[in-house]
Amino acid sequence: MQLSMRTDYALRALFTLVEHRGGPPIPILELARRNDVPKRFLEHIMLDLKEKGWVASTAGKRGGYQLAKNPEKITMGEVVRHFDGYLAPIACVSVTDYKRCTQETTCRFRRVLLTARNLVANLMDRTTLADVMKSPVVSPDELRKIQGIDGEGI
Amino acid sequence: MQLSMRTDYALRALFTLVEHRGGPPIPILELARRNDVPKRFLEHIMLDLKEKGWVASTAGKRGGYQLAKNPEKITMGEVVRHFDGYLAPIACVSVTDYKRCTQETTCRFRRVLLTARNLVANLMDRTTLADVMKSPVVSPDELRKIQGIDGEGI
DNA sequence: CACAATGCGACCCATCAGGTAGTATTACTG
DNA sequence: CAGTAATACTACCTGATGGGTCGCATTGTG
Repeated sequence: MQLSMRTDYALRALFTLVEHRGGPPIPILELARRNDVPKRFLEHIMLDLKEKGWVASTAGKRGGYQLAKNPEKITMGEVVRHFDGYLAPIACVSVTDYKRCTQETTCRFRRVLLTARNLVANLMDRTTLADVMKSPVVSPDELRKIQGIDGEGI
Repeated sequence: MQLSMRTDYALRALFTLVEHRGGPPIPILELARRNDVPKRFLEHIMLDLKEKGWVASTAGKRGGYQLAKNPEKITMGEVVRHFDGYLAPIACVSVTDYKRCTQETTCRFRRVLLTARNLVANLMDRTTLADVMKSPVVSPDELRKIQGIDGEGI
């Protein structure tokens, strides 16, 4: 489930729009600057988000982008799937974009990958943009703690 | 955590070796045929596995590959990390191969990605090749069931 | 009309996964 | 000791894809 830059950038922009919901349209240039995304590249991504109905654009002076859908109605899973295809670690255990594999009848590790897929999918499909918006930012040393835990015993 | 083909192939070969542990060496050709992997490509992968100390090779006639380490001492996490770098969906929440991101102080969705990383990492780091070997193969309609569940409510 | 924004197709470029080839080396076997 | 079946190793090829840029058309506002 490695996120592509596209997905990363899309999420950055989306959350900026979620944050400024109700306000005036935000131009791409602003979105790009704020989120450290190449403007030209972001154009394509925004277009994509628009087609999906997640954002709306207004052209011309004072134009820009706005969120077009209730952030409680957009899940992380949907966004990631739209850009990256699926959440599963391998296509043969994907539910939404399943692809058959020749080894299925004998493959041993397919089960653990399926489990991984389920863990991630359940999380991502339950989590809406609104949920994410409410959750606190990861603190600088939070990772260090995990590093410690992971090191021992697990 | 999209698995690369390399990792997939490596796992296929590894589990064949786990299965035939204690027996005579299995030549690459055999490993390739059995697991539907291009032989020439598998060579590279086996070499890599050997460097890692997971398998041992014997050259010459009647040669081939054997598992070189107790399958209870090799985790899925190790294997995947070796080939794909990290288990996290994004480098800024990777524990083993962390890379800084400019947006960390403000990024909203970093937390949910960290959660996903933890779910997957905990699973993969606890699961050894021996564990996987013991688990039953995924049945044909198991996925369909999940499809049903995922469709409703989640 | 000028200006400020998006829309959009075309294109570029580096990287990498996947795969191929050739030759050297090793070791068993008759 | 020759033959042969295997790995060892280095180098290379190729197509897809991801990331990113460009130019120009279009739309809307003051």
